[in-house]
Amino acid sequence: MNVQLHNKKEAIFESTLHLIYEYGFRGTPMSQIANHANVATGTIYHYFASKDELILELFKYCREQTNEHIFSVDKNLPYKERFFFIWKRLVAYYLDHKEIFRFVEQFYSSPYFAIMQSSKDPSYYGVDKLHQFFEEGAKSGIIREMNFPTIVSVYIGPATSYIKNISYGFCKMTDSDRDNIIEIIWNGVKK
Amino acid sequence: MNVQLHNKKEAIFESTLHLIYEYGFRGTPMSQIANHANVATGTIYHYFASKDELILELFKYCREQTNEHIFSVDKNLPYKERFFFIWKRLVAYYLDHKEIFRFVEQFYSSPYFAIMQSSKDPSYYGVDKLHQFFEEGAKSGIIREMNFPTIVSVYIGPATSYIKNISYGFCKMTDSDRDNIIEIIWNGVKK
Amino acid sequence: MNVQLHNKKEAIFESTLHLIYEYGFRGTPMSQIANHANVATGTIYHYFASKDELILELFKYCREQTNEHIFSVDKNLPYKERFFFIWKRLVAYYLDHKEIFRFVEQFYSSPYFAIMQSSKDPSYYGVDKLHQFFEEGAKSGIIREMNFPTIVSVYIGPATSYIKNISYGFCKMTDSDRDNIIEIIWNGVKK
Amino acid sequence: MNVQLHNKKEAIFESTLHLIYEYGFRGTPMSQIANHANVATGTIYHYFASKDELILELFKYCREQTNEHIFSVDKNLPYKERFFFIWKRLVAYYLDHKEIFRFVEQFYSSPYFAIMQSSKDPSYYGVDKLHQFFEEGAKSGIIREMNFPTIVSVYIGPATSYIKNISYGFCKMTDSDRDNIIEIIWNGVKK
DNA sequence: CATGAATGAGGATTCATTCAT
DNA sequence: GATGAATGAATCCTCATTCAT
Repeated sequence: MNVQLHNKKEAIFESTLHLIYEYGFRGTPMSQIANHANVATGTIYHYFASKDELILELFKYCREQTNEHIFSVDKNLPYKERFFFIWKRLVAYYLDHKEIFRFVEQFYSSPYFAIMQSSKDPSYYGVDKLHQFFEEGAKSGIIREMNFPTIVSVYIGPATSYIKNISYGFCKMTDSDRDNIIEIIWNGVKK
Repeated sequence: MNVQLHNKKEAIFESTLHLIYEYGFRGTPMSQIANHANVATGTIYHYFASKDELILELFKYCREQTNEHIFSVDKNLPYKERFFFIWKRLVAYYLDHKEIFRFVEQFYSSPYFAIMQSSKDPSYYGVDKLHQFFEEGAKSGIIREMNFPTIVSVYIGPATSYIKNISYGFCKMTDSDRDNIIEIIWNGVKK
Repeated sequence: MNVQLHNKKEAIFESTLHLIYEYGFRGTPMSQIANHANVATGTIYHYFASKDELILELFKYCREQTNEHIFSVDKNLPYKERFFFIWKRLVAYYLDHKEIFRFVEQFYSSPYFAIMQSSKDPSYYGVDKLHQFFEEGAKSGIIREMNFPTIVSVYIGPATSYIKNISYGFCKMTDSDRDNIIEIIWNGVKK
Repeated sequence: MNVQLHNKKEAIFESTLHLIYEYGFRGTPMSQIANHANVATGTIYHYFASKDELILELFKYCREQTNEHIFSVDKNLPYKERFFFIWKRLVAYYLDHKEIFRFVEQFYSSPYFAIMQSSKDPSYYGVDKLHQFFEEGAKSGIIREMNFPTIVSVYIGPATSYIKNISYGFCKMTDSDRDNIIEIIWNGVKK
């Protein structure tokens, strides 16, 4: 019974993700979400108080899914290799899950993000993980000393930018481009 | 009278920008745009055929405004200095015009972007300029040889990422952080 | 088990009464009634075929409760005393059971009343009692000869009007006001 | 143009009145109100912010209409005649405007009344008029000294009760019944 | 050119009711 | 009997767009 429940919520999540990918926030009414998830409109409201809450919870769901995947890295590897590994993993994950990427991007640049911030739910698991990871590198003298927003901008910024370039059709993903970018980043931040 | 016209169009643009900054795409009806611009609803439809067209034209307007500002650089300066100058200019411009930055971000991650792409209007003035600029650097052997999406990701990605960090309140803008980031980028791409 | 049944039905009645008092007909969904009565939504439908039936039966329940209380009067008392006694009893009862008063008022001024009338359920115990009571007074020459609607309007009208004044917060109940009103009525109808 | 406006608002009022009379608060959706008033749904929202506001304004409208009619009495008539005249006028008005009567009754016994009270709009023109009228009678020694809620209950209570009896079909209106009631009231309160 | 009242299709949400467990 | 998840028709309300003035 619990499985059933879980399934329905997830069906709604996947449906929302799919439709927002295709039609954007504005273009995905609850009725369509319900249709595509094979549930009745009212059923959505059994699981989520409102469309806003659905979106907010979906965002958390996406972040969890993403983080779970990204940080599964062998901690015994040398720092540099992990630096490359995590980054490639992120790129690969978003390219494999374009719906999640697009949704998260839309979320960040929408007023929803402000709503979420004001609701003080500091489940920034991924952020903490990244924080530790960069501190480790700085302390061991492998990468420069930088504050968090700086290194995040340099590490994540090119990744999302690259993915957008691909998903907008400006270029195809190639291993050599991808490898180039992370190498450039590494060159920039290594000591 | 032409001035009048121009003024009204711009008033509508500014109003739209302001409201979208505050309430997002979903939260800014035409009626509000009209109110805030001190014109009647119907008036908007003299200047724009539809809301979509308004948004699309506003996007072009923003890009023009931005590009005009960014690329006003003395071509006699050494390449490295221009590399730094343009980037800082971009960051400064978006921080001074948060409404434009937010709008453009929202636009890119919305279905509007697809509409624009399909309308084959290759007024990529800014993109062309950037293209030339990077080619110049590569040909003179100052920076690595990279294809356009690669270098764009590395050059622009951290900038937008940094601005987002600031505009979301994760950090304050400081000259040293900003300078750090562009230096890291330079280290990464220089030969 | 019969007690159990009775209890559950009554819990639903009381819950309905309470919620309608607070939020009105429009504002009390079945789900809330169920919540507040500590039963499942479906359970209500074991006892009542529909919301309409619940309301209709609740009305009967209220009328029974009320009449039972009002007419418990010593028949050996002089007529005038009974005339005063019953009236005061009515006022006291409604002031002690504001939820019932409010519900009955809402019921009368809603289309439910028409439904009830068309369902030809002449369980007008209270009405019959009143009828007899007034006929007795008229036949013994103590009060004027009046047809039933007339005397009912004069006897009941001021009572409900007074209770409304109190329940709307226009005045506090005082013994002297109450006694005044029934005395005025008596002056009006006595021979 | 002002007339047009006024007409449309009034058309909505009349439509609402009619439908609520027939189907009650619960049974009259905005769409029906629009249909019956020959306007689009959206038009209603041009004049009223919400259904609640429509109901609230309609109540004021009804009260104004009613008061305007009731108190048009020759002030030179003897007090007793005015006492009878106003009361009969009230009864006649409500019998001629059953829709208003029913609506007002529903309004009073619904949560709307509480909303209105909390909005502190003391436009109790009618109440003031009544107040003065009763004070005049008491001061001239024609009727007993009673506080306002008392005399209101005795004067208005039987009227609404009688009208309800008629409108529920319990009796037909007859001049003799009507005259009887106001005479009984007069007997009760005269000195 | 400018206005803003009017439109009505479309979207979020509610809630009486059902039914499998 | 009792449960409460699921349903989907019905409702309130929004908003892009039109058009008479």
